[in-house]
Amino acid sequence: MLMSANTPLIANHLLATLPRKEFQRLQADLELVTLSFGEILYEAGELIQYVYFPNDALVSLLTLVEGHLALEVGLVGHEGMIGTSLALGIEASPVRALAQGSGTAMRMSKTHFMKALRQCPLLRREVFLYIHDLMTQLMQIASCNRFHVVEARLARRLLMTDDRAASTTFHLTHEFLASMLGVRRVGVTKAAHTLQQQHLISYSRGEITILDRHGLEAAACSCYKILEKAKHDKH
Amino acid sequence: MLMSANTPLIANHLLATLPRKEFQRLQADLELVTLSFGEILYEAGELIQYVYFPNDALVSLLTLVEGHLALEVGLVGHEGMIGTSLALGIEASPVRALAQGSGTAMRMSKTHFMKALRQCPLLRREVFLYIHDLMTQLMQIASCNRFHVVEARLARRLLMTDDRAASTTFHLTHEFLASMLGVRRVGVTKAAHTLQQQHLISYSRGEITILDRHGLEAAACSCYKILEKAKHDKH
DNA sequence: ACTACTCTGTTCGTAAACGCACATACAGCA
DNA sequence: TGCTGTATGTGCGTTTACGAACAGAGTAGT
Repeated sequence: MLMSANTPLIANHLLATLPRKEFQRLQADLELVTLSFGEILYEAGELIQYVYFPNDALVSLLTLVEGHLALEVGLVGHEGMIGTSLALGIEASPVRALAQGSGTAMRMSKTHFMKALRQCPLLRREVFLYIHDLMTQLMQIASCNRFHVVEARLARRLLMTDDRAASTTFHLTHEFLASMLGVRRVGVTKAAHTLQQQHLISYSRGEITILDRHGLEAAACSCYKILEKAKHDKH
Repeated sequence: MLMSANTPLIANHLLATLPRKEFQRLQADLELVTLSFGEILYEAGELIQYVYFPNDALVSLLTLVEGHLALEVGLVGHEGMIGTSLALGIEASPVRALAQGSGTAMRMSKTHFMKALRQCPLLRREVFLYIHDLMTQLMQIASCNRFHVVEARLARRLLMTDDRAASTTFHLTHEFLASMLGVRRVGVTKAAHTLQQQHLISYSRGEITILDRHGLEAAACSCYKILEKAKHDKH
C-alpha cells in the first residue's frame, strides 16, 4: 500500500473503515495533533472539549481511588477513540485520559463530533461498536488485575503497548507502569528484571525494548490473547 | 404513593422515567417475568434473545477467566437493564448474566427492543445514559477489586444488594459471594464473621440480614458511596 | 433414625505483594 | 568536575490472601 508523505504510518481504524466519501466529509472538521508523554486530555469529571482518534498515539484511561495512584482501566490506540461518553449523551469524562509516548491523533471538537454523529450513520455505527469493545476490554482488564501476578500483567501490558505503538521501543518507567497496574514500583522493577533476564525485553532509564515477542506472549496471562481477539473481531 | 396490587413494589427506573404515553406504547411488547436464583439469562458469547428491565430482580454480570470462578464486574437492579449490547449493535452478550435472589423483571424480545429503540428517542436516550453509568460502574468495581481488602468489598457488595432488593434479607451463600468477589470461600467466611461480630449483619445458611446499615457503610470502602452517587446522578 | 447434602468454621503452611528505607547508577547541566 | 534529579536495584519485616484439608452444624429426604 502506498502512502503519501503526510499520511501517518498507522491510521486510526475507526476513521479508516469509513467509505472515502464519508471520511472526506468529516475531514474538514478533523485536525492532526501530536500528543506528548504525560499530556492529560481529560481530567476525571471534566467536560469534554475534543474527541481524539489516535493514529500512533496511545492513551490510557485511568480511574482515581483515594489513597492510590491512578489505575489503568483501558488502553486506546489506533483501534479506538477517546471521548466516547459524548456519543452516549454525557458531556463529562468519567475517567482521566492520559497520553503516552508521543504520537499523532486526529482531533475533532465536541460540537463537530455531535453533528457528525447525527449526520453519518456509519460513523455512529463504528463508534457504538467501539464502545462495546471498550466495555469488554474494561471487564477483561478488571479480572486480569484481580487474578494474575504482576509479572504476567506487566508482560500483557507491554504487549498491548507494542501492538499500538509505531516502534518496538517505547518510553515507560517502572514508576509509571506501577501506577497503571496498581502495584508498587518495586513490584514492577522485580518483574521487569525477571523478564529481562529471560531476554524477553531490555530496558534502561525508561526506554523499554521488546526483544522476544513470542516469549513475552508466553510470559503474559491468557488475557492478552483474549483482549487482542476482541480487538480484531470486526463483528 | 398508591399502588395497585399487580404493580411491583420497585419498578424499573428506565421504564418508569419514560412519559406515560411512550411507556404505554412499549407495554404491549413487555412481559412481566419472575427470575429465580441461579438462573442464567445469558451465557458469555451467547446470542441475546431478550432484554430485561429488572424491578426487584437483581442480576450479576460475570466474566469468566480460566482457572477461576466467574468474577462479578457489574450488578444490575431496577436502575438499569440487561442486554445493553443490542443497543450498541452487538448481538451476543460479552458476559454471563446471572439472576440472584428472586424477583420480577420486564422482558422484551430482541426484535421488539430494536424496534422500540428506533421508534422511541426517549428510550434510546435512557438506554445510552445507562450504558454510560454501567461503564463507570465497571471501572469503579475494577479498581475496588484491585485495591481493597475482602471485608470492605464484602460490605460494599452487601450494601449494593440491599439497595436493589425489596427486603433487607436475601439469599447469598459465602461460596457465591466468594465467586462474585473473586476470593476464596474461606475469605468471605472470615470477613462475614467479623461483620457479624460487630452486629452489622447476621446470617445463617445463606440467609443474610443487614442489621446496621450505617455501620456497614462505615465498614465498606469509599467505592460504595461513589457507586451510589453515580447511580443517582440523573445527568 | 439414619443418611446425604449444603453451609459454615478452623487450621496450617505458603506465596504474593505491601510499606518503608536505603543503595546504586546514569543523564544532563552548571 | 561535581551537582542534582530521575531511574533502577535490594533488603528488611508485615499483611493479606492462597490452597488444601478437615470438622461441625443445620436441613431435607427416606
